[in-house]
Amino acid sequence: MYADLREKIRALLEEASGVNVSLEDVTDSDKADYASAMAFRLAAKQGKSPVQIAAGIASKIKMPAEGILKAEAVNGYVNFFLDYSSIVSPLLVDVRNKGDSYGKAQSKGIKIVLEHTSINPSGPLHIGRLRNCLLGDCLARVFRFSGYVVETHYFVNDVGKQIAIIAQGFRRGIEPDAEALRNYSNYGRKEDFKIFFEYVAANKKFEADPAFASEVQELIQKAESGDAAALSDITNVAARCLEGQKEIYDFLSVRFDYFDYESTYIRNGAVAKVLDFLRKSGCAKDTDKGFGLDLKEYGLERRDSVTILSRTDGTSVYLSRDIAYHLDKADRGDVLINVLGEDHKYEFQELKTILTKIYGIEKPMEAVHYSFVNFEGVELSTRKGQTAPVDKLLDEAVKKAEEEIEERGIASKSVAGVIAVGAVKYHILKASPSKTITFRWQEALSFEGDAAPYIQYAHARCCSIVEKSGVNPAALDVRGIDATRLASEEEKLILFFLRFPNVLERTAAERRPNILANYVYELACAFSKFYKDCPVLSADEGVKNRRLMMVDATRQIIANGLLLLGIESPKKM
RNA sequence: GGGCCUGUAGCCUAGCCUGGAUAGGGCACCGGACUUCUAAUCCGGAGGUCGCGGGUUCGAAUCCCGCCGGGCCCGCCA
Repeated sequence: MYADLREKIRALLEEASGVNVSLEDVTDSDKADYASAMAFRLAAKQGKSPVQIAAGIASKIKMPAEGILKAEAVNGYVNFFLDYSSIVSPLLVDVRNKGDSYGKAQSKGIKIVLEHTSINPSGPLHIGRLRNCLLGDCLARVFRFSGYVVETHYFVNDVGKQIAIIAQGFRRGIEPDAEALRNYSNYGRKEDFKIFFEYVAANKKFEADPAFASEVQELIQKAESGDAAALSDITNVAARCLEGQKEIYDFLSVRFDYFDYESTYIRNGAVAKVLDFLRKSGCAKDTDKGFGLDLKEYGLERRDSVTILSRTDGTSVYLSRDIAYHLDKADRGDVLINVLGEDHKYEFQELKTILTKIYGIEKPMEAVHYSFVNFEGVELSTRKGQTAPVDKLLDEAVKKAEEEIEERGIASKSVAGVIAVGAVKYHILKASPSKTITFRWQEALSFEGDAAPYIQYAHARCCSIVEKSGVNPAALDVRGIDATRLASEEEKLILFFLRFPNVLERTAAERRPNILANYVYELACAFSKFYKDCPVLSADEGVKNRRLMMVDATRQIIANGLLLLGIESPKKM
């Protein structure tokens, strides 16, 4: 079989060398299809040169083996060359049969509770937090494909101080901020923007007017002590804002299985229970800063205070509600994963410590952290009514996509959204999560080179070739394909097909969508070169059939890969 | 003061976990390829002290230590 070729090579190396060989010793190579540098490691131990050792190993490998044509020693490496003629047919048939499921792993019987996005309901989704949303959505897709059961959760902070400030602003009839209103007049109909305009105004008042500030504090106190009207004034602000935000999630095709509300944990007494438990357990105590706990013994030390759970007026802070929330989530699955900005690393450590050390929860809890998104040259300030709404980014992207489509006259304008969303998503996801992104409009809206439209374009070309052939690849008899003498561009494509499952494994294991993004781009590059050098429709029947199936496999794998990134693949563009 | 992340051509970036064969790409720049499956493409050129210094190693972008630059955190915000 063609599957597990690396494992086969590993076994061959082990047999020939008589020492243990790990899968990591078998790597991709630009000098061969696969290669091993194991001889270098043995050299010191055996007191011989790597060149000698590699030659010795290569000579003992019985060739050809199933799927492998030859092994040869070069400069201390053992290089392997695949027997493409034996691999091509079964591989292409497998990709064809599995279709949308090519690369999908078997069920692992593990349920992941994945929380992501969870932005404050105080304004439109910001481009910086879009990174959270896209990472979370992609990971959910990849985890599901990797055999996990995944439940996505979104925690709505509908009782926080910021929301209370907005609510009190409405109560007092404060006018929305004029500058914010002017900046985003196009979006004035959206509830999340309306809330943002009010937030800017109310926040200024909050900072400048102590009387207003104490009204906000009172409102929170009332809400938490069971005043239903006060609580619903606050949660209504959040609910309205969320409605506006949901339009963007829909446009991005980001779905959440559950929206969970902080107010739920106030109303059902779960937060009070948390505070009560931590008080009785003796871990937490009252200080002049508020009621909190000292996590020094776990290596978590605040600068000059303890970790606060509730304010001196008795109202809860976010952490207490988050503890209640995570206790709830822990009952729902086997592994808890949160996508969080790097600015939340410390708080997550505190949360995790409380849950695992004090509550004794044994389920794995982890955070996928990502770095900030900077904006070139732009001063963003809530005070000045400025933000960086994803709405605007997507509108610009759609506009540009429509212009490109019109110029080409091939696709209908209805695919502009797919191209625009793809470009934006890919631009964010291709960066390694730990790296800071500097956002530049020009780059985010680039449709050339290392960008989603390039990949989508390769996919559209695949579709076009298949369509023009008049052949249904699904009905093509593989006995009619010529599996001999593949062009080097074809061999490269085959290698990419083989690697896809392994790429998904790594993406899931490392929680890094950029690994997958990179692969799909490289596959599209390999296809573009194939497209240039390997005619399909004008080739002899046997070669034509083979290439047709390769084109169809490329189409399928690009589509699968892009979909896992949350990006659709248009048939024409 | 303490902790975490990061530094690869003018700009952006892969590779770093698990050390190996001339450090892959993209943008921009210069030159070339559309009567031939979509030129959102392809080919060629130019562009690099892999932040700096030490160490480990037969071999370091990759591992270790130190330094320098950038970001983030240590809040009765979330």
